[in-house]
Amino acid sequence: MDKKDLFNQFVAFTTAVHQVTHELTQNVKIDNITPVQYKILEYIKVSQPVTPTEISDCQHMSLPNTSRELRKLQERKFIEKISDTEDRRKHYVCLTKTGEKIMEDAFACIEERFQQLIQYSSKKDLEDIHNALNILDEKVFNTKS
Amino acid sequence: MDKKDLFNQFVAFTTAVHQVTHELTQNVKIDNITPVQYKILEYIKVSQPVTPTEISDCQHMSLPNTSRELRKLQERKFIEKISDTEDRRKHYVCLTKTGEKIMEDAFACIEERFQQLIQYSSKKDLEDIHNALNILDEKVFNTKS
DNA sequence: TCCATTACTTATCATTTGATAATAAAATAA
DNA sequence: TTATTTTATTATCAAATGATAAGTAATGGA
Repeated sequence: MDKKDLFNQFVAFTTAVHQVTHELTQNVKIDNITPVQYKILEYIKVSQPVTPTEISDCQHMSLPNTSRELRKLQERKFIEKISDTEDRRKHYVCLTKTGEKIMEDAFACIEERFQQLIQYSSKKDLEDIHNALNILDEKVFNTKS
Repeated sequence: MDKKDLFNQFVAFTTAVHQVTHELTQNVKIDNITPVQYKILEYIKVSQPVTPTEISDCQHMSLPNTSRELRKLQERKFIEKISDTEDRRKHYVCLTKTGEKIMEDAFACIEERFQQLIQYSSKKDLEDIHNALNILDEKVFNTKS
């Protein structure tokens, strides 16, 4: 296994992943929500409660810009902020009922397309996919260094 | 293998892929180039020659906006356009010597970080990664429907 | 107590990106 | 030939995003 070849394969693979991700998410259409705002909601959905600082770090955006987008999302009642009782500088961000609803719809929409993608896969195929995901996750993509 | 579980695993996996992709590319710093322009150059690099229409389709941007960014890249002598001798409406976009140079540097930088990522992988690990990439590519990400 | 640090916010400005209308030139179909 | 379609461009405007300065409030250490 030549490491150079593996790199080329890796590049082609990540390109394909980005392509498929785009296809799966492209028909998720939340009214008047920007891509950055959607990304933030998605992150909150899977990681809540989170602080603005955590969002800022994970989404690679400055804290002031994060704060601005969170304010917009809060104004639209998609999220709410609760201050920490221990450290009152900290705020915990959560989805509201409305926010949960739209994100569940969004995920349902994505899952539907995903299920289409694997609709003709055999039981063995699904096992193979599962194992392959595990291997890559463990050996390449989740090496918390 | 529950398909719902597989979806959840898939979501976590694609998130990790995006995260790692970001880490690998973040220190590629080409002077005064915007993210969109970099994406275009990357696409040209691996697919040249390409037409503006193809770039427009693959990068999910309108033809006018594609044209604008290509003009900027051409002004900076990173790309050049050659019109088709058969169909003179068509233009083929290629990297110039300068363009090739900066993209080779960019890829070298990414590859260096990738090699760090797998530096402690055994021969068997590399084989496993290679096989896993193949399986996912074949069974999930390259189902040209 | 005083000072430095942390978490977050507000405000502002520049740049990037997206959307759309209008145009031109070449190819193709009627 | 004329009309239609395709490919690409230019121009313009709006919106999204990024960068930075300044400020507030709470915390924690000296």
